[in-house]
Amino acid sequence: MQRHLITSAIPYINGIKHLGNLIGSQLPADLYARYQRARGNEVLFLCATDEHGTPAELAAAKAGMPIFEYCTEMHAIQSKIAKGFSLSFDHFGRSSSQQNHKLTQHFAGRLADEGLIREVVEQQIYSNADGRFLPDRYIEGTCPNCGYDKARGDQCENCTKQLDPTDLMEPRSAISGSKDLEVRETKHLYLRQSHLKGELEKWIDSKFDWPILTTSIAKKWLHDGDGLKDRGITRDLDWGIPVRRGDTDWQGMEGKVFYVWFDAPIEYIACAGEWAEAKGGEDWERWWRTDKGADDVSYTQFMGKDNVPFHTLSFPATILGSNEPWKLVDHLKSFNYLNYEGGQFSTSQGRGVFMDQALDLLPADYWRWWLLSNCPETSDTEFTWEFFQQGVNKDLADVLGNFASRVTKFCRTKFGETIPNGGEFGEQEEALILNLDERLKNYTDFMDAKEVRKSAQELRAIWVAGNEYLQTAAPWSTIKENEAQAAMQIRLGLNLIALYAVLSAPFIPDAAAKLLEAMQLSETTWPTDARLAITLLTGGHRFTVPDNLFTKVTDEQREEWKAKFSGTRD
RNA sequence: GGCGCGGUAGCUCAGCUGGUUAGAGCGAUCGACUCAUAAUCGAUAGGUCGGGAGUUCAAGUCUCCCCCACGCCA
Repeated sequence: MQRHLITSAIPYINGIKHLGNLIGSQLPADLYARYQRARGNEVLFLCATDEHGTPAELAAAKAGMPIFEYCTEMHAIQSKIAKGFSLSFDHFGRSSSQQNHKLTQHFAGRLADEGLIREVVEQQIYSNADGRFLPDRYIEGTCPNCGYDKARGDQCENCTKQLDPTDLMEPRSAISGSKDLEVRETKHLYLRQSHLKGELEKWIDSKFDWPILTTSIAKKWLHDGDGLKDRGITRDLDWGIPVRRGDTDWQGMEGKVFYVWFDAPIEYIACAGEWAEAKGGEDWERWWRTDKGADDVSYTQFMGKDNVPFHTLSFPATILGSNEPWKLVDHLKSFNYLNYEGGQFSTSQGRGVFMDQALDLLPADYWRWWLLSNCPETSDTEFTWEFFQQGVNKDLADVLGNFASRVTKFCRTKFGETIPNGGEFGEQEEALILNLDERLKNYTDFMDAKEVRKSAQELRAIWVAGNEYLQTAAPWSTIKENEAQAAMQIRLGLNLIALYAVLSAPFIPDAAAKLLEAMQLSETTWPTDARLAITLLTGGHRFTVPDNLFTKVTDEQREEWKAKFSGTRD
């Protein structure tokens, strides 16, 4: 039995994510986790909320809530929505957990012991009115280049010029609007990633089976300019993991916290600890420590392309630098962006469809199928309501749903709700078996390779094969002259429904469960032999006719939704 | 401006280490069937594989230049 550790990029806490975020990591990760479980492998599938940093603080302030309370509430909301999409996390953790505090401080201590931390004194803008240091992007002022009066300290959105906060004319705090700002000296810790460049490069070069997107982004950062830059891993904030060197205080770093991008990936590990605590009695180190049983674990990370640098360089630098036997990622699957009706999805601008809204419109399986079968695997792809309607109606309602419907209803009418006996396989059935055997192999190969779109294509082809068979076998004709043959044909059709339920479960788990229930099957195994799979249910087995599996998206709905989501979310 | 990823049938995309008449799904057209959610199945559709040059017996598939879209960074 194989062991698979699977993590999805952890979503930021300050709000509900949109469909682009969903397909960029959580959904494909769930597909893979469900598939590996179905194959009988041992799986630990982890995700969490990324809770630290200034945006969370500001969102909490806007909501008028204490930060921890705010995060707790948002975590509960995201958790509920994840369940709504049938995301099968073994644990949905929080980067603010005690486990992550401890581990993050541990890693920082180890890195310091290895001589990979240096202290840097730098100049930062301090706002007296806000009583805090301000990150560059939270300083606003007039752009010295174009005169735009809402330029940010890192960049002017109007003329796109890159700025330094001190370049701004009449700078003010973006939080309070106060102009009572001053430049102060402050000390920070830098991770000397540059020392690990060779080791990182060697490691990345050994990953010939990663997507081009992944390695090209990693290499770009490795060789950009003077090469991999050292990175500040601390911030002057209240909300975060206090800077400590393992179990001890860090001289001169009092009141500072680790940078969110330092502690967030460590949460992948900490989350396993949270899982063990929640489960009770589980040993999480056998998933993460190669000296404690994780040697045979295959670790796959899923993420959008914007996260690739942190997962190929920053986080591995933390792990390699610690000089401890932590598991490094084996497979890193990255995704491009999903666009929305000709533009981008945008959390900050509220553009597109958000996860909670999507579930208000249709059950999760519709979204899962369309998003996965059209996922931005090799390039950006586009969500439009027309594409969506066309895709789910054709694939789910017409090809799969209608198949289940025509087979079960025909049988009920002619033979009753019991699988009929009689008849033997002939040429058509043998041809179908050959076809299915080949497609089964393709499907599992694609799933193993995490080829999402191709897997979906192959699965759909398997659904089509059923309709194709039925059309040529035509039990509605054969029954007029040879009832036994018709019985055999429809028995085969009913078996196909059961087969489809098992194969489709990773993509559309809820519909698959309904099909299994209708076929009155409680236990399933992954099919590897088509002949066995389509002779599983024998004469005399009871079944029920399921309600229509998928109702179609009507033109009226499409137009209504298109109009409803044309603006922005408040 | 630098870098990255792409530019293949109306649309969305497959085409690995170069090799028979360039493929799939959707849409469209025509036909078949009537069990089924007016669903299904079959056939057809002729796209100078962004443009140009080169390497080769042979190039969407390699090299160079250019154009276009998108993204990242400065």
